[in-house]
Amino acid sequence: METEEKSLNFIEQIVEKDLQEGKNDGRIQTRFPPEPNGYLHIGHVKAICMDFGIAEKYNGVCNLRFDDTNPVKEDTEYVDSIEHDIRWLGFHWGNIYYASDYFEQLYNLAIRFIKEGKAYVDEQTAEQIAEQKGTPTEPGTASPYRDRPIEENLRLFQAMQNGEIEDGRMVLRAKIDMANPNMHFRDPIMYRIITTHPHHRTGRRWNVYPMYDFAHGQSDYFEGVTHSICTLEFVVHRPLYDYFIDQFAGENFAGLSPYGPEYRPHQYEFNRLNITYTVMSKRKMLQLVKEGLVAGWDDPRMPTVCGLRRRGYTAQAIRDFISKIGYTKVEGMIDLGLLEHTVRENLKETAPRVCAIFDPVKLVITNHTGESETIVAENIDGHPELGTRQMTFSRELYIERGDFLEQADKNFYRLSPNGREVRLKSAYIIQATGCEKDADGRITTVYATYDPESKSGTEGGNRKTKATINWVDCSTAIDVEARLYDRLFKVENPSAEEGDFRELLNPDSLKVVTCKAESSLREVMHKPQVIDGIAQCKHFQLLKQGYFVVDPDTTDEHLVLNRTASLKDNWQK
RNA sequence: UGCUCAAUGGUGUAAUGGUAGCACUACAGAUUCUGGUUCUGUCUGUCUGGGUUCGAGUCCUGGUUGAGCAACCA
Repeated sequence: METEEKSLNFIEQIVEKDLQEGKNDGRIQTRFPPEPNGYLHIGHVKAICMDFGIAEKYNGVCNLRFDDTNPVKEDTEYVDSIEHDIRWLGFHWGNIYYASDYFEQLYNLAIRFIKEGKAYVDEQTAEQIAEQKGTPTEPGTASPYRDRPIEENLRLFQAMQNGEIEDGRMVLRAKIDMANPNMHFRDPIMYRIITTHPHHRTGRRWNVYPMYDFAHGQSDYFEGVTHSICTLEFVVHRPLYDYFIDQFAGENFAGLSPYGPEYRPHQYEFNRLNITYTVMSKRKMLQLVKEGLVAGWDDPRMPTVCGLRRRGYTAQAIRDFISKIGYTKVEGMIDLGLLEHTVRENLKETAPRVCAIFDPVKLVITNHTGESETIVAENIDGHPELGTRQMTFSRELYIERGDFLEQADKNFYRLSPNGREVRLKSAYIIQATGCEKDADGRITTVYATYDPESKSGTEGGNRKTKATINWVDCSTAIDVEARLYDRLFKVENPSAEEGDFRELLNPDSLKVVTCKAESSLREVMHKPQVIDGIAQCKHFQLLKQGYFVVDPDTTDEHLVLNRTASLKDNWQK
């Protein structure tokens, strides 16, 4: 297979240049560093595809590292789901690391900073510290504790770790520059005291925890990361990332990494993913879940990996989508339509076609004997290698109410008592002869005659009809619950809107209907196949309706399908 | 009124000083046992002023617009 010619994104260009220049001995190492405080969403997938993709493409390694420096928010529940989602997406990490693996090294490093006069213990309140920070346009002012003697800093920091100091009473701050135009250089906090929550891995071992800025770059360095790739909001952190590493890397303290004095990790930033009609903020997602506005993290309307999976998105479709949108430094907004297009493109190759009637009306074939017949239909037309299924054909069928019009105009070429021939999918050609209505004028039964010589696949069935309609046999049809999903929000960019984002939710984002489906669907009403610990989703196309996936709520008696995406509809009424 | 980053059709993304291309969307037509798919075609773009150059989307410079930055979050 020829691979499609694709230009390199700007990160790949940097990597190739580094490789050519022999940086880091030609070693490529990345990491995916989630905080285990929530479920992965499609924005994370963009980062995952970058981090794992670079390593794969350039014979490097990508490690999974949990950035677990804040026990208040983190939990093993999230660790497990993150690992599962990454495997489901089809990526493989080298090692699993935790920032908490480095708490000892980080603590010693902090002590080194104190001894070198580069850090001090501040006893002010959070409010005081914030106030002294200044604003982007005004320089900050120094803390009264900034010039505390080294010995005192040392003693207090140890007291913090020993549990002798109350939470919030003291922090360890880097002594850098209170007037720096980059706010992150105004004596950033390195350590804070957290005793209220045990850490999900280290338990009560630590009473002080490093902040992101004092943990992330160092962790990269300890592991030997060469390209530390993250999103654009960390651009302003990069000088601090470099500053902290500068303090100990190189000749003097090379022992902290397994690599030589030349080794340096570098941070690069790309644009994060935004998609129309959704939110990508973990905070907002958590709120939707907590307040029951969606059914959970895996609600099929959520942009989480588990939500998309339950919605019927395949890992391949999600990865294709990410590959289509690319990586730049421009913050934009991706059309939700592109995601839907990608999943249709993916599913159309493999999803077996099945008939289901959503708004059924009875069709009686008046010249049919009533003796039922088994029809064999291909799962995907023109692809016999993808299997066949059996349908029952008989005198009484359900068809879609919208497929019959008593008085049709010239644009309507489905069933109408106007002499026009219409094909029943995979079966016979029929002509409508009339209909029956109830007192309200609502059609209750459509009558038609069929041509017994016109069966699909036979010579008599070769003649053209303008329309083909779907049907299921009344006596063997099964009831199926179909959950029809639509965009979660009714506005394109909920985050740009003033006020409460919850008021922007689309009230029609979920409709539940019962439809009549052909009996072959009964086969999927059992537990899904599990491969490598990952349950396999079963995808279908309900003809003319869209792509659907079997929902885990399905039982032996009750089949539930989620609509992944509708089919495109170019027929405007 | 600080620092940082960015600006190419409606959207996303290429072009790395040499013909502005691709995908999605939209619209037309052809094909079709899904009004789906497929195929073909059409519309629409380099934020702006100046400069360098034989030649600028690309380099320099001024402006404009947008985004990020003032958590004991990551």
